[in-house]
Amino acid sequence: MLHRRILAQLRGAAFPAETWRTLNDQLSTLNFPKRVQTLPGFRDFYPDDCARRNYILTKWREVARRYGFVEYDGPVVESLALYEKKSGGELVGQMFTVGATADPGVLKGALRPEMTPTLARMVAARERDFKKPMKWFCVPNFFRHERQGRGRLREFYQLNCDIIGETSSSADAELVAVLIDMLRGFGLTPKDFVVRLSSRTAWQEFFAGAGGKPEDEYEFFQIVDKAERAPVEKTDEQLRKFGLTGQAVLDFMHSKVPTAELVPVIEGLKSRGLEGFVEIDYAIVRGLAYYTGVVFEVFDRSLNERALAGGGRYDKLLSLMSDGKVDLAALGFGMGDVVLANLIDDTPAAKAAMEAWLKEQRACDIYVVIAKEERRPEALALVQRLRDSGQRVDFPLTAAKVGKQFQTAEQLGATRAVLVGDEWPQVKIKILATREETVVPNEELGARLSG
RNA sequence: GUGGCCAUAGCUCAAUGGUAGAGCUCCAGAUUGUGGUUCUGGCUGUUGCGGGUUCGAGUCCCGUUGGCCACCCCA
Repeated sequence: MLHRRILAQLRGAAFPAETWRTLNDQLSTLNFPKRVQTLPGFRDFYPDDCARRNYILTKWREVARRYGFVEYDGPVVESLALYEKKSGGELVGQMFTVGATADPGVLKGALRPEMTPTLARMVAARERDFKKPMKWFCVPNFFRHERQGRGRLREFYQLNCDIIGETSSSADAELVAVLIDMLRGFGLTPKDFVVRLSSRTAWQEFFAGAGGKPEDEYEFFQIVDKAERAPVEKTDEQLRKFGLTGQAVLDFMHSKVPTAELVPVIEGLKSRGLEGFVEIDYAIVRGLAYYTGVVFEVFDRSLNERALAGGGRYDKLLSLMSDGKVDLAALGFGMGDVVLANLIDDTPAAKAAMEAWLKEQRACDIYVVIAKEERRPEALALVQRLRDSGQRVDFPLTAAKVGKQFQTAEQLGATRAVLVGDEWPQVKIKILATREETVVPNEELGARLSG
């Protein structure tokens, strides 16, 4: 800033070019604060942004607790090996690695790109301490070195809800129910989003029924995952070696008949009155290898956004990741803050609900106006008393005109002002919305304002 | 990773190749104890960065960084 100002002032002066260059060089060697922006895909949270973020995180926690989920968390930096164990290959290239500058040759850490490995480790270590089923959630920030775009950043928050140690499909229904209520909590309706329910088991049976071998399953799933967008001929080509046609896959994909595995899940949602939020859609396969049963993704109805959330059952993963130490059935989902925030912004009712919540978060309830500067000590004592009683209170740090002080009170969102001045030991309480004033002894203030 | 569009004051945006502007915000006033309106005044720019063409570049050309959109990917 200073650099800019100096240059701007000097700009008009008629220096010879030589002098100008010297000056510029000297200025640039001084350590003026340069304008440094956030790295691509990272965000600053100014108070308004932070309030919006907290709205989402607070709601997530609120609804999760309503469903009996308990919050856990782990370290932001984990051993790189922990993540290599699960996925390996390309995903490792999309991680932010971390190492001490004093020991630059050894890069062993990574900023967490997901929660499942941490969760698996924690569960494996102390599984016996927790009654099953475990219903755990967390709201971590994740880091992924991908190209950013709408709905995707390099640091984001993601709600993770998992149920561990329950094989019954009632757990699947419970998980989908909390997912639905999570979005309902933001004022979103069946008009705004849909949970597309599918089943890995169904595709496994489809594949096996056509004579496919279990070891080819993953490749088959990858083809199915792309089949909806790819031309039928290409899918035909890819499926030929399995003796399947693209059309057969598409036919099954678009059949809306729930399999035996999905029927009880739908029933569980019906009993809760939530069936209007789900659709059977076998186009959902999920790219990951580890899903084993029910899988689902959530989309906005307008299809403007990428998926809001996704998850499913992964009964074998914990065993895999703990080298067989724990063998617990599990299921879970993740929901990111970026896409959700976009959808809230684009949905008037949801946006209004957020605005109402934000208004409650105002910085100040009561503004103490110091009308006579000589009364500042008394005003400070009063401010302290009100703050001790739990009120959000602010006041002018330096002398200011009364009109100015009321304007500030207004801008801070205060609902009431307390004027300290000539009337002392009485003070005036003013309801800012109605401009109604009452004079009360200052000792009675606490009682008068607590309502 | 590929292709297209874009980058000017804190914000939103102007400026036929010829002296960089407006609105909003912010700050200060309108005779000294009452707020949203109004009026007046003030601050604010290495036109993202680096090179090139030109007498002269915010404007044209090349590079680079960043952003948006569509593919790719998406734990």
